[in-house]
Amino acid sequence: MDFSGMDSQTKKRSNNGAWTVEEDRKLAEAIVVHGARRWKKIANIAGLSRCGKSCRLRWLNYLRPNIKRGNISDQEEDLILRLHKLIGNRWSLIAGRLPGRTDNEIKNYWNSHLRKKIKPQNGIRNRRPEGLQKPNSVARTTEEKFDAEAVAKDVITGGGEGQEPTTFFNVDEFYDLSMQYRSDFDDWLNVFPVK
DNA sequence: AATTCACCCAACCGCCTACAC
DNA sequence: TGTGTAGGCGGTTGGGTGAAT
Repeated sequence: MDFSGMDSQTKKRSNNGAWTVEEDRKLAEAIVVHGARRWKKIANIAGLSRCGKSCRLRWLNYLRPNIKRGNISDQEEDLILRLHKLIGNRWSLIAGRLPGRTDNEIKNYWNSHLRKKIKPQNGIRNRRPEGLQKPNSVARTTEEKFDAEAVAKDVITGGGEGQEPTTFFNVDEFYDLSMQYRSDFDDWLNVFPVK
């Protein structure tokens, strides 16, 4: 088997498939004691034959408290659509504005429900300027902010070269996750009106 | 009843950056 | 300062399930 293209953790891991109730219990207990960090250590402590990445994903997408289960509401769907129009496939950012929802859930919902509803508009969605790296949520770079700003301008102006945006979009405010509007989607959305 | 198809979603994969040493 | 590892992200895969034929 050729593992040359895999990262270090993937090489060591076997594919374990679905998590069992017992694995979930062990993981949750380890996290309660040691916290939701140092995932490799957590995996070892819990006695799981899973890599740290897999433990993290399981915790964030399934075991974590306050996860909202059930159907996406119309309000949530509207928010997803608006945010996606603004920033594209930035699922973790979008999830950050949907309390209780995970990036994976939103991504799946988009791919299975919303993508078919949306017609591509001039190919401007999801694009990333040449040479710009894939985003990382930990450290949002200046370039990344400008990227989001460019996309937002496209959305607002229709993508025309040299056009001034008709609606002001403050990227710094957008990335401010202080959650001051988190409890009220409409209030928060009104901060970033989209034409 | 058996088979095929489509959809959903949990889990995996690979890339990237941050960070520890 | 350089290198290896850990963590985070978006993209993709594949198993389960229900509908259609």
